[in-house]
Amino acid sequence: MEVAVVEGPPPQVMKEENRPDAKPEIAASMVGTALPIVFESFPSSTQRDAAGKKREEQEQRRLEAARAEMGEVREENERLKSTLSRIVSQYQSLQMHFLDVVKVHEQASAAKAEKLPVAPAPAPPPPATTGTDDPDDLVSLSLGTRANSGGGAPRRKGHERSASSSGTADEMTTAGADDEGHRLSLGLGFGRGSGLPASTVATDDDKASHASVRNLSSDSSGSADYNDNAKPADLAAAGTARKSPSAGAGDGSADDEVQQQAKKARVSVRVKCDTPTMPDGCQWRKYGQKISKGNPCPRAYYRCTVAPQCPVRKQVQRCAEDTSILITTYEGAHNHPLPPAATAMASTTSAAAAMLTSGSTSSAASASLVHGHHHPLAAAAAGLFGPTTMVSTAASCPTITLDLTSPATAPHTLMHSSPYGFESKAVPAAWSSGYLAYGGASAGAHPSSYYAKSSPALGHHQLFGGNLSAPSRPEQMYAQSYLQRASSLGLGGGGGHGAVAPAVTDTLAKAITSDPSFQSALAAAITSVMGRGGAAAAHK
DNA sequence: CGGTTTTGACCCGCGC
DNA sequence: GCGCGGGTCAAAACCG
Repeated sequence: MEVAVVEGPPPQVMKEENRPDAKPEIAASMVGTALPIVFESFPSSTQRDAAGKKREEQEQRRLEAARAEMGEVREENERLKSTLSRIVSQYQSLQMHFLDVVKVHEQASAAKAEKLPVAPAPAPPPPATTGTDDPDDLVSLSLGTRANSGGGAPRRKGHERSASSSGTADEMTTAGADDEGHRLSLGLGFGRGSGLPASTVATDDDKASHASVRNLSSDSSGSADYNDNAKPADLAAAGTARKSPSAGAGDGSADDEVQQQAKKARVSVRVKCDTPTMPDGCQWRKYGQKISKGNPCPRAYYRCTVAPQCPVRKQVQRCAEDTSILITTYEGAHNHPLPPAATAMASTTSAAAAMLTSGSTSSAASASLVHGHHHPLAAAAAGLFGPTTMVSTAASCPTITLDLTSPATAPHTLMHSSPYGFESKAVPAAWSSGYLAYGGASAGAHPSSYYAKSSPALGHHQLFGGNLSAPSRPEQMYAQSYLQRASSLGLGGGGGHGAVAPAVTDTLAKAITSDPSFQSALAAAITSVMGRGGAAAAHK
């Protein structure tokens, strides 16, 4: 359906716009051409009379034909209008549905948050803990930029967090030498803080999806526990089921199972990035590092420090096969408002989560999996990631893999398997470049360094800064980016926004034309994200 | 001095 | 039951 929705409007609009103009032109041309002939080609009056009658008859016939044609055009216009209105209404209903779901979910989360804060650590996940029934969900998103370096160096010392003091600055954004490198501004928009729970996307579809989404968005058992307890020890005990099997065992194995499942929901982002970590607009504190098997590159563990008790954690590791690819895996849900830059990624993760949840565990999920899905974002996710993702049940975790690291010219190339053991395909680079803008989380510290770089292949990148000092800007840019793209797609009257490099437009066009679902999904995602952005802005 | 990073140790789940 | 590997802790070091 989405395909029809998105693909339909532009041509329909064109027709509607063109037809009215065409009609008068046709009629005028007929009349205009007919009259001269009448006077120029009839030498005698008698002949002229006879011929005149014929001409009149012919003219009458032509007029009738023209009228008939006009009638047909009108009918077609009406038909197109009705189609368009139907599409619009359908889309609006979907949007409303989505908003309702979001609202309900947020309310539930808020209510839960109010109850939980006081809960003691030892207590197993609260009865209402929604995240406990999450399956092992792993959504992987890959965002490509150009690979500047093959350096696998896990981190730089000290310098990289020089700008972290500037509020939302991410410690990973400011490596001195890396300032020259591209930066992706990604924000995990889970939870009420972001205004857009990834979970909400799919929560209404089915229980399975509900469960998986919940964990991603607002509360997993781990999240709840983390929220409840400020103490690290408690966090450790409550945050992960593994630590205190006995704690949850009181009520039975079911809870344990749920708990274990809950803690595994993740969103993984793969991106070509030469910085130690990917700037996503949040503040992170590193709390551990490990050399994982099968990958010489160490895996770093970060904890969100935007809020003292934020349960969100992320793992950062470079791909063993291509050290320029950074794999960032997010886990948990933010329990605080996110900076604008951090919300940027919300749509991506939401869509991915939606896709994951809607697609359950099918490995072929991709586009077909989500097509026809009820939820707009789910559909969006399907469309967006469909061609570029793989969902598999491998390792007991349904996984969605999206790879945006490939060049724009190769929209659908196969990807190697990731450290997580799931395969992925390449997504049109245009998407990565457009959906996720370049930007530095610590723009305040290094303003210039975050705005300059553009991919050779694409020529232009939108970016949204990550600093709190200019909250509105990233949002605006983000929205702008969408509008621009939308306009380039004929999806909206996006004129007047900054220039989008032709290369981007071309790439987008190619990507879209090559994959209709992509187009439809983009439209859905744009709308959802835009709405969300507004909501986020409202929060400010 | 406060916050962050580093890094070895510890805990736990899982497979054999 | 044991070993392996992943994830986390926490003290020390580091940095602005």
